[in-house]
Amino acid sequence: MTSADFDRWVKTVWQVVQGIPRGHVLTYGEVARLAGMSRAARRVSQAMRRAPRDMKLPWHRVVNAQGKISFPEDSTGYRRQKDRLEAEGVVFLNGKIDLDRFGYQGALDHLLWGEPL
DNA sequence: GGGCTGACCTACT
DNA sequence: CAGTAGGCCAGCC
Repeated sequence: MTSADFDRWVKTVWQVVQGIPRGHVLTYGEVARLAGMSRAARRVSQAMRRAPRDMKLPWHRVVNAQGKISFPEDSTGYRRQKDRLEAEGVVFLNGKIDLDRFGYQGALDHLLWGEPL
């Protein structure tokens, strides 16, 4: 993968993140896969750091595979991300988001199965 | 080029 | 459920 390829991939990542609906989340690994690089979870964070401010990328809708925020709990980044998610209706239980409920795919499954809360 | 660092992940104890 | 081990790979000395 050349750096030009990577730059292109970064833009794809931005598009994927832009496409996450309000009140739902994707994991870094899922974003990487949807953008076309299944093993590039760690690179997703780099891509988001590069995003221009005026782009208003909903970066807070990306969490790790455990449904947790990947910032230290005492950091301002952690609080900012959690506040924004909760403002969208995402619920934290013991610091964890239930991905079956709020994950993009999980949300679709819920609609199809009509599972109760 | 070599070594280290991550807003990570999976598999396995 | 918690913890560990190994893999991953762009960026920055």
